[in-house]
Formats: sequence, C-alpha cells, structure tokens
Amino acid sequence: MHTYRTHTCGQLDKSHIDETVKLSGWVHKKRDHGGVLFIDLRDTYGLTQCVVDEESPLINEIDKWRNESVITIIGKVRARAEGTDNDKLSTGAIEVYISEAEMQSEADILPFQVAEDDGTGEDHRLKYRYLDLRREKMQKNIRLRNNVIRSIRERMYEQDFQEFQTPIMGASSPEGARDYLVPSRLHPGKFYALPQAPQQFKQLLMMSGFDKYFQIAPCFRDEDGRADRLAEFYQLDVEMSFVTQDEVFATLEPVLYNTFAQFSDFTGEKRTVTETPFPRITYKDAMLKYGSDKPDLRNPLEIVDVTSVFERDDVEFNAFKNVIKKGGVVRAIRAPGVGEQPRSFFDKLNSWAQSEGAPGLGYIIIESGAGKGPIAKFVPEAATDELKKAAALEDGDAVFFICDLERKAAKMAGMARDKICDAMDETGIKTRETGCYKFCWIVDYPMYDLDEHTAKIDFSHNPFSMPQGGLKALNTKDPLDILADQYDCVCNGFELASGAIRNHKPEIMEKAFGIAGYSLEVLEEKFGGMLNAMRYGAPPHGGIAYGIDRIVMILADEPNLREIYAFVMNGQYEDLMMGAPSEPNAEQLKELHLKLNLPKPKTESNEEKKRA
RNA sequence: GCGGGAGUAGUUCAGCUGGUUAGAACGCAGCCCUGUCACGGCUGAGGUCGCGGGUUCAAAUCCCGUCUCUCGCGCCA
Repeated sequence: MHTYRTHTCGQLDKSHIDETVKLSGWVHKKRDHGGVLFIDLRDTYGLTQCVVDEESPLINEIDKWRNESVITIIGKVRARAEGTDNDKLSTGAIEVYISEAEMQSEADILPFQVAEDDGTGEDHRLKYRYLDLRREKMQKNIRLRNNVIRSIRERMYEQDFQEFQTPIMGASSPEGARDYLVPSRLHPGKFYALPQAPQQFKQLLMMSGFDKYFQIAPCFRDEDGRADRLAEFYQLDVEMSFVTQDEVFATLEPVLYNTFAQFSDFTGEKRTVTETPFPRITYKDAMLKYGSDKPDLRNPLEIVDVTSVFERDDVEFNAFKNVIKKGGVVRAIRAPGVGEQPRSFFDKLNSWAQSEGAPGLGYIIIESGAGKGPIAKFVPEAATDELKKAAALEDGDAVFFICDLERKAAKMAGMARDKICDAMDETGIKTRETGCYKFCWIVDYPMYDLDEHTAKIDFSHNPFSMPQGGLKALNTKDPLDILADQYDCVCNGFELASGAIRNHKPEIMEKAFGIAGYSLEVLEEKFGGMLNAMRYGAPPHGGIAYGIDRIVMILADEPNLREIYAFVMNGQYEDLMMGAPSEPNAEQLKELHLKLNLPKPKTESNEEKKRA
C-alpha cells in the first residue's frame, strides 16, 4: 500500500465499496455524537466522510485531533446507512470506516476557521495566506487562474506564436508609470528598472525576425493600487510582424471569445460573450456617448450633446449659458421611464453630483409631451421639442444634464451614466444587463494630448504607436488632430488590453518624440537600442497586451485582484506574510553604495506595530 | 496628498439617545450524546472596546488628535 494514499478525498464512490483504502488530508470538520465520530477529510479534490465508533479504541485519540491537522487513515469503504447519503458531495454515497489512523502534522489553534468563509478581514487572510488558500473558494479561483492561463497559452500556440522570456532587470521602458528600481552593486549609483511591460523587447524580437511573439509576462509599476491594479501583475503580451490593426483584432478575438466562453459558467451562471467581431468604437465616440474610454456596454444609457439646445435665444438658463460662453458643453442622459419616480430619486442623484464637485445634476421630466421639473421653466416648448429629438425622449422619461468644459463634462457624464443606471436598478427598473460579457474595441486614440497642468503636448498613450498618416501627418497636421493606430480592448467596463500598430521608422520616431518635446539626444539615450535596431531593417509590426489577472477576476466575478492570486500584497503593497518590503541591513547598503535619506516618521506607532 | 467606510473576545459582529459585571455566534477547554454532514445539549476560559488626549460624578458610546485597513480621487493604461 502507498505510504500516504491509495485514493484522493474526492474519488471514492459506490464502486469502491468493501475496498480497503488509505486517505490523507486535512481534518475539515468533526462531528462527535458520543458513540460515533464523523470526520470530513479534505484535500484539493474533495471531501470524504470517515467514521469511527465506540467499538474502536481509536475514537478517543482521534476525537482530540484538531481541525486542519494533516492525518492519514486506513479503512474499509462502505455504503452509508439508508437515507444518510449526502448529495452535496461527490463521495456522498459512501464513507470510510477507520481501522488505522496516523497524525502527520498537528494543527495549532487556528487564527480563523478554514472550513467556513466567515468574512475574515483581508489582513488576516493575507497574513495566513496558506490557510486562506485552503478554503474552497480560493482553491477554485486559483484553479481557474491556472486553467485560463493554460487555455490562453494553448490558443496562442495553435496560432503559431512563439513564447519568449525577456529580462526582468532592464532599462526603463516607455510606459509613463514610475519604475521599480534595483540598485546595481557592480555599477555604483546605477539602477536597473523592473519592466512596466516588455515593450521594447517584443518589438526588438519583431526586428529580429521572429514574426509572432507572446509571453505571459510579469510587469511592475510603482503607482498607488486600486481594486483592479497591483504593483506587479501579469500580461498576455503579444506582438506580430507585417500586420494591420484588423489582423491583430482577428488574431486576438477568438482567443478572448473562446477563453471567456470556455469559463463563462465558472460562477454557476452561464454568461454570454459578445460574438466576434467585437464592435469597434472610436475614442471620440466613446468619450461622447459613454463619457469613458472603457465603457460598460451592459449599461444601455447613452450620452448626447445638447449644447445647441441651451444656446438657443429662447432658453434662459444662465447657469448653463454662462458655461457655454466660456467654451463649455451640455451633455444629456436619457433615463427612460423614471418620470414617476419620487423627488428623492432625483435628489439623491443631485447630491451625488455635488459630492463629485459638480454644481448639481439638472433634469427635466417629460410628461404629456411637455417638460417638468426645476429647470423646465427655462426651456420653452420649441426648445423642449429639440431636446426631445436630440435625446429621443418620450413621455415618462427624464433627461439629466451635465454642463462643463468638454473634458470634464464628458467624464462627469460618464460617471452620471453609471450612477443613473445603478439608481434605476435600485428602484426596480432593470437597466444594466446581467449574465453577459460585453466586449468592444476602442480605436483611433489621439496620438497626443495636452497635459492639463503644464499645457504641454505629450503622448496620450504609447509613444511607439504609429501615427495615422505617418510622417506626413506629423509634418503637416496640428498634433492634437493626429490619431494613432492605437486600441484598447474593453469588457464590462474594464480595460482588458491596450495595443498599437507600432511605428517602425526611425525618422517618424524622431519626429514624433520631437513634437512631444524630446530632443534627439534624450531619445538616443533612452531608446537608443531600439532606434538603432530600426535603422537595420525593421518590419512593420503591432501588438497588444491583455491583463491576465483582470480576465481571471472578471471570470471569477471577484471584486478585486487579490482574490485570484495565490500570494499577493495588500492595498499598501506590503506582503504581510513574508514581511516585504523590509529594511536592508547596513552591509547590504554599503555594498550597494547607498545611504538612506528617510522622511521623518509622523509617529512611531506604525513601524512598531509592524514589527510586533 | 485628498475624500468615503471600517477598527469591540482568536474570528465575524451586536452594543454607540453616556449609567450595574461590555453581549451573541463560530472557535477554544471540559462534560453529555450511536447517523451527523452548519449535528445537538450543558459548563467554562477568553476583552488595554486601535492608540493618545479632553468633556463628565461616570465614556466602547460625546469631542479633538493620531494610527491601521479598505474603496475611490489624484497618479497609472
């Protein structure tokens, strides 16, 4: 007989009755009835009920074994007593009558219960992650992660992509986030940067002639966290030679569609996935209609521009008119069928808008063809008719207004669109679609935009993107009017991927960076390796990078990324289990030629608490 | 850096219009129980109410400060 087990804890059924088996696993739960003791033995494959009764001398010993101890038992498989089958377990028709039992590793008193998901605080879960990971939900999530990555990898291989590894310690890459730096012992005062993405390497692989690259690549960005953002994360990084934007989409759409379709019932509810080809929305349209470049298309509400209505001479709403005079716009969101809602429905939305720094969220209700509500009196019949036409308003609808300078108005309207949708759902008017993964491409990003604070022209996205119209566009057009072959892939309001057709011509790169204020010297210093490579025959190429973690998070229907990583840092980017980051010792600092210049601590308690 | 929420037993929470000894569930220790699978029953241990200060005869509760976690903004694709 095997030292530890003949079967797993999820394996036994009626076909094994009368066999003597050996099982190893964790004591999941015990139920002690005095004369009979049940033990649920658990491993990653399932639970098996093991029994011992007072006829056995083992009962007193086993009864003392604490939950989460690791044990090995030998026993005979038998059918459960009539009427005591457990349909919830795959092994629910049988039990194992224990004849021998061995303690492998005793568990201390637990900091929290493993067998039940009692909402234990995240800091505890992360500190004792190995216990947290034993729980059913985490076991499932991590398995999903594994399966998703495997599925994606196989789909990429099917399309003849080669998988690469690229350096972790390298030079700064062109993404705009802060780098994590690693000091060099051999080169005093110099640092490696951890990759924000393998951007330059994958482009260089194209220039090396590999044609189709992919990697499940670790990426590092030193910016504050969010529920869907971590310091380190993984991307499905892809690059292809001699392709157009259409070909990149056609390559990745089936990978995403099939992967999502494959795992779309993970939560127990089968969800639909947008059929390919995914709809394409230009950046400009997205900002107008959804107020965001990552629109949640499950929300059917759309934004329209109604500036012209409020510009009319017969409309006397100066609160808007004055903003329009300063170059502002008015955006409207139709909320169908909310005309009957109580005043509190509108007041709540209004105070939400104020909490976001807007003066308010004006609205008009359409009743019997006419406008109603606090600002309706400023909008006469003819103007109301124009408004109805612009926003497709019908009796019983309300329309909400946002008025501000364009960029702010678009963003605010985007948030209001979401908030109104939620408010409608809350009142029982089902608005947001459920049970679906709604994909789209956002295309035609501007190559440049104006930095809000410095008013300088800067790259709006990836600086290596190909400007539409090439060098000619750079030479002749207003930089702010130039679009790039740059695209994002969006699902349910999450930006899943970002990519571009790259610029492969050194003269375009020089010009493009010049417009953004980078001199040739700076360009050579920062990206000289790649610029040089372009001078020796670079193929046209393009690619994309998907956030693997976000994909898994959405499929698992989890609210944050920490639920789909085995080991992960908290919101402050600390590893509570392993104690990272930690202070280097004096010897390490000396070897690295570093001296610390620390800010004064506000109080002592923080560090002391951490040490405790 | 800014804003919202949270911090009470090992864990999850209640208590918060100030007023006996701060409660419950799970867990833990002991006892009882032969068919449970959220087993059940009895007994018990376990608390600097995040920390510091203030108001008061009296503070978990009110006020001020501070720390930590979390969500969001800024930042970042």
